Amino acid sequence: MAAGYFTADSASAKPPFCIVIPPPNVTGSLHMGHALEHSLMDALTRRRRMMGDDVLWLPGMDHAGIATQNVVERELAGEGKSRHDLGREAFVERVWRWKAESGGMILNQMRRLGDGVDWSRERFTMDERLSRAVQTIFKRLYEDGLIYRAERIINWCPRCHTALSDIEVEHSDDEGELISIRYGDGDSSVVVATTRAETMLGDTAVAVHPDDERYRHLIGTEVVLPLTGRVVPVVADEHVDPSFGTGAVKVTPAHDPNDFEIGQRHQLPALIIMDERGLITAHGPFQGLDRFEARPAVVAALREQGRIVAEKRPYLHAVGHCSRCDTVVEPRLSMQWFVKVAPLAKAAGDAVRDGRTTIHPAELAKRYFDWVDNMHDWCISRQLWWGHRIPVWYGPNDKVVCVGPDEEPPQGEDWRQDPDVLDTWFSSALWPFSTLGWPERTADLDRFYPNSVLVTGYDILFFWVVRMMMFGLYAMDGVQPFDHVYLHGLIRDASGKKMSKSRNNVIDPLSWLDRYGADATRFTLARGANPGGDMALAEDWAAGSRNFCNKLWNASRFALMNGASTELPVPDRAALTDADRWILDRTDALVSEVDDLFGRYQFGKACEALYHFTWNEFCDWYLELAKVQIAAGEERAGYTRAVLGHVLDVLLRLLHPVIPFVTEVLWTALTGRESVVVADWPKATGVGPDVVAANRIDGLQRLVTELRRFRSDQLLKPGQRVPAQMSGMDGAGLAGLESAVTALARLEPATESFTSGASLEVALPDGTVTVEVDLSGTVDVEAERKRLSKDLAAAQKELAQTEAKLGNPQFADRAPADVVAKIKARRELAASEIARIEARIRALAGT
RNA sequence: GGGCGCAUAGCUCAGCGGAAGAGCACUCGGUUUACACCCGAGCGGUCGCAGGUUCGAGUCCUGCUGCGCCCACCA
Repeated sequence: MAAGYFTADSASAKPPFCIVIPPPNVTGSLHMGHALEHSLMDALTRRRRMMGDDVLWLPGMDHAGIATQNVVERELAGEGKSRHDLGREAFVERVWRWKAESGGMILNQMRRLGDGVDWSRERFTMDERLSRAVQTIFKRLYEDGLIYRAERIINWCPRCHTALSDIEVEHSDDEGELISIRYGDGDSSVVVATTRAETMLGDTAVAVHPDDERYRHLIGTEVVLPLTGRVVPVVADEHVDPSFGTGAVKVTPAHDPNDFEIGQRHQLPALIIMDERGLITAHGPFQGLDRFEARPAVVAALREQGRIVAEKRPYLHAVGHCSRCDTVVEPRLSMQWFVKVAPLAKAAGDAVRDGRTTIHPAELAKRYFDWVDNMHDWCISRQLWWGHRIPVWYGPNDKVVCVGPDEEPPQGEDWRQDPDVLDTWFSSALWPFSTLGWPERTADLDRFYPNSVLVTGYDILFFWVVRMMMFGLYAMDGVQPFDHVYLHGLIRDASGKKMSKSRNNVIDPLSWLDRYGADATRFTLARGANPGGDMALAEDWAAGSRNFCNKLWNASRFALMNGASTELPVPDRAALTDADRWILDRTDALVSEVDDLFGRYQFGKACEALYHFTWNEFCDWYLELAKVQIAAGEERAGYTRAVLGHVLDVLLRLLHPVIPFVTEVLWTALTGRESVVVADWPKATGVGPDVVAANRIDGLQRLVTELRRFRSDQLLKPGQRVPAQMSGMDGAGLAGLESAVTALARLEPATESFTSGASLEVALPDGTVTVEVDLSGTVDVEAERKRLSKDLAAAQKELAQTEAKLGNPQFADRAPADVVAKIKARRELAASEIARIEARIRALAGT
């Protein structure tokens, strides 16, 4: 394959088509999800290229903040060092070195998969130009008041030592203990319930609902906390649910988001009792204990004082975990940077609502709306070293200066840059335009924004898609980042379980590439893809696809061996046989169907149609019929070669997006042209099907199948030729097809010494064909009788059903005419079938 | 706790108002010169349960049961 087919041309006059790759982590290697996603993107881009578009499929990678930092820190730990031993600058240097040496394995794996991406435009989120995009949009958002710094309760990972956004927290139902503690004494005491007893060290109030009669008398009073002896007020707050627990809540503003808000409303102090590692800092006996050691210690101390009123164990409740390291997340009061999402999310919702961006499948748009309508502000600062450093400098009085890329950072000893970096998703959100050169107005940006389609899994609809929508619309003055969003499903194992290392059910796509090849792997994945639907993958599927590619290979080889060619003109239809006309019409219908299905992202159905046509129509019937035609003289053979060449040419082009390698080899061999990559996508001729030919081939198929069934029932050897005489072919509309039937049913023309051993009648829609065969007394009467009685029962059932339906006066009144006609035809066929079978049974009885 | 989805052949799924389908698996038979990674013939389903709408319901409505998934600051 010559180079350059996959390089986009920003000066091209062709219509642009652009997909940016969802950037895999630089730490990642190819898993089945990638293989699926890439197969689909490649299919889309290859088809559009064949349709005449100037296609850009842009590859790249994500710097993957926490993930990458973790990998390198682990490496350092192996050397007995921490990142602090190196210092920030040296550590970042080390990460870059790691990337150069071990990062980006996935890029080579993409090459093995055969991705037709434009390598000349490969990007990395930490590229200098993409970093400029990050700084530019940060500055713009800040100046528009959409980025702010505030002290808030955020999700904190005590192991990674960084803030996390909501989506980096995964909830699971964990076992805990709900304990009820008595605060205060006597009439003024109150019982609160908690799962995190240690936080009571930071309590600064008790809250009750204002309308709760039980506690009305306590509102405004004070209560003495056990252990610390601190005195805190009892406040009334609407947020408290009187029906939960005791109806009274301990309030820890520094360590619980709800409590923080209650604290704000009542001007309560926020007492921080834990450090960034999760160790207790409050003075006293618990100081220095880890939060999970402090919890039982606090409970024990309370019990000793007789403060524990009740314990409920186990108590299942949702607990947040760090999505990177699974450590239990700690709500923590700290100063962080936030994006004010409400206005951005509103625009993101509107773009989908008014159809500028279409989500496939449409049902998932509902989830998208749910999400954008309920988004919290986005915490974007991370206490890491690997990532885009926040472009903010603090002056002598901590006066904030925001510096965009156009300005030099302020010099002087009194200025220091914010030490934090941005959430990885911040730069990912810019991907659809930062990769094209934004903020500069490059030719690529003009041409390929908005991107045509985004292909990604529905699991990151919220993580990534929403954010790209928000930032794309914001940065590009209201123009959406993509016209279409195609969401594929998740890959599961054969029993429908999620693939995961811990379950040990992961199928490595690389092993499939080795054993079945890229074509089979890709066809398997494309074949299983329906919009939004998950896919259960099993080894058998890959083997089936491999078999299919092999079938295609053999069929093509056979056609070529027999002189199939695209050089020969396909003759006028008048010169063609019914089989030729039929296969040409079927090919035409296939073109329409497959084109339509691809256009609607119905990859699975498109592959199914291609598979069925190739195997069950082209190979099973047309190739067999073509053998007869090629043996029928030079003229017929020439015409047949032309038809074979044409059908195969179209078929290979249709298959190319999902089976790129094999089709390339076969198509160039067939046509002698340079590459199927730049061949034209087939167009349907629009000529309606030849109904007569279609009916004849359908009749032929029924007749041949019936004869084969007869042979099978009679236990005839498949290779054994049986002398036979046919009559009624014209009446059944099968004029001129005797030789085809003879060949396909392995009959042979009767000789002069022909003696009929058995008579077989086959009812077809237009008449009945009778076949007299000479079995020289080998007919298995019992087998035939058995078969006849089975057929008779089926026909009688059919007759009864159709008559019942037709006998219903309401049916005749209300059903459409074509339905009635169809049912009548079925009734006639069933009736004639019954007559035929009964006659045959009588004949058998006579022998 | 809120939302969404799925229950059709042994398995994975398609069909979404007018004769129950495909692939794989299974059974039987095969040296048929493109292909045993193959060929031919078969077996296999009261379409989760209960109601309802309709001349007609896997297909539309309601309820139930069983599974998924997403979201979630009831301590």
